[in-house]
Amino acid sequence: MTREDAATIFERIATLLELKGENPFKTRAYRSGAEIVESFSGDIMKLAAENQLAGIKGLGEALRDKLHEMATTGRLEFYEKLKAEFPDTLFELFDIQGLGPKKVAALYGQLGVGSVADLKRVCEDGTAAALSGFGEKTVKKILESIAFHEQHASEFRLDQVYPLAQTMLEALREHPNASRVEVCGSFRRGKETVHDLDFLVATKKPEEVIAAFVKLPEVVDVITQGPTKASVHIKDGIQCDLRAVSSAEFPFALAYFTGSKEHNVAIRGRALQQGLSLNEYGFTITKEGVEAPEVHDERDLYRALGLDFIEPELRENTGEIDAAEHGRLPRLIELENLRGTFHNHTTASDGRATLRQMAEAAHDLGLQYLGISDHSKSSFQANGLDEKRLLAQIAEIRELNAELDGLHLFAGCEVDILKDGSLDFSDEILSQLDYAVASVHNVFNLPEAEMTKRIIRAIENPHITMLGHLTGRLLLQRPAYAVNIPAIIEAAAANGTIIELNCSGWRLDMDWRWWRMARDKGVKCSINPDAHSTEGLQALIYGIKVARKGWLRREDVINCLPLDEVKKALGRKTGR
DNA sequence: GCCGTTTTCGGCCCGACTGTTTTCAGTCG
Repeated sequence: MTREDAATIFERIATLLELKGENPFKTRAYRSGAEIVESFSGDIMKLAAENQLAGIKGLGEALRDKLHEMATTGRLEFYEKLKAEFPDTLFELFDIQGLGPKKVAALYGQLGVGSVADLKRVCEDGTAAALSGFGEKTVKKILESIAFHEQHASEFRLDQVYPLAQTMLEALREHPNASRVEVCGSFRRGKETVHDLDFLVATKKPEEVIAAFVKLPEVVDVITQGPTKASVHIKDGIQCDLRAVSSAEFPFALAYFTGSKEHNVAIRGRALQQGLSLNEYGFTITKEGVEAPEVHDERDLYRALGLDFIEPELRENTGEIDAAEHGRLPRLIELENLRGTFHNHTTASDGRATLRQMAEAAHDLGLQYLGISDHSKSSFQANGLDEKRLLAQIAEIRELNAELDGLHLFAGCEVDILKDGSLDFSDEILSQLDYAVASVHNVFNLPEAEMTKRIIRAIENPHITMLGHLTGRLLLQRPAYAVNIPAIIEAAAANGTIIELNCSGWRLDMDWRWWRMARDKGVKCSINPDAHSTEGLQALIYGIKVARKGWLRREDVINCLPLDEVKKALGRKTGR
């Protein structure tokens, strides 16, 4: 059993105990136990198996014993019994906005609702509205949330599939009969969510590669397996397809299956004008006197159509073909261009790693600087810092900087934008920081005009260096709040306020569809992982994908600047 | 269930908002 499995079990125990109305502090103990297990530095399952867990704060005797049982037997009797009292599908209900343990308990206990399908039925036939504590509005909200989930059924966040895709890609590339392998589709285009993973392989022996593919350790079940194509499910029900083609077909198939559909349609139209018909296998001549171009890779394919190479992230038919024709494609940012990053949390608020651990992790990643920005006091749930604790942290950062070699820490904060657009800290406090990120963390349901005004007020504050996660969306979970994005971009441009590209896999906010506009207005971007642990820094990969998709170049992103220049950039607005 | 003792229980996470109530429970950040 892996630590992730054990953490999930603790988390689920907490949920089930909550449902049963157990002491809330007991459920909290399980929930915090899950966090500890997940973020422990060291092989916690090995220590658990050897009964070596004593002394870890938050893991008392009961949780240690349960971890020992899981580590040695691979299961937990206590959990199995608890779980058997409820249907497996009950956990789905907690994904619905507005449903917590009490409401789920009422639905299950009084109406036998054990799944989202049941929930939909009792909301539609009026029985749910009759329950005490439920009414017309609650039912309406639940149905809206169900519709949102249905709309995104079988979609997955980029960060959910990315590590799996990389592992499977590497495994396929090692196959002796696979000469070229890529993941195509929306994954390759860097979309924030994907439906499935489309692998493509160039091979002379397709059946052998396909046989190896369906036997990869990630594969849970095989849907179809033929001579040139196979489909499988991996964990969480993610579907993966593999198509095998010849080396000659590979560039055509790669372009075809990368899409987007709109991009392909435009490209095929362009080919036709030149007397060439294009499909996933190659060019066919449709006009006399035209010669078939020689194509070994995608670059050749675009060249044959009189175009510069179009990076996969740009293939959305939003102007990239015209730009490629006129040599006006941007040189896109790359991961290697990043020198540092801002917006990261520590144990001072709701992070799981200490200041020093975060600094060391950033240094290990090859970064030259790291911005710390813990929550402010209004984010009570996140253990937000008050003025006193913030000032203490600033001092701690200054001290640590004197000691650190090769990494510079910037003292910042993620200050809450309050309902009226005022900030959680005074200007006097904010002026003592190296930078400040301003974010909305509550009152999401303001009308668009009011929300826009609220955020613009924060943007106009001279001490606010950058704006955090602009729309508050949680991908596949919670829609963005109402906000006028062009107006925000205008205000950011007018005030010299940076906009964050929050690269947490849950957010990827501001969305890629707006970055080109922001860039053209002169707004700078900061690619920020919003890391709550040392591993959280890895999210920078997703930020780079989205930045590229937003047509951003290294010169548009402040954290590509070397240390002395980024210091100037942070101080530009205030003269810090 | 954990912690820290004034060693064997009592305290542990606040505040806004919503929708349901008719004074507040439940959810969320």
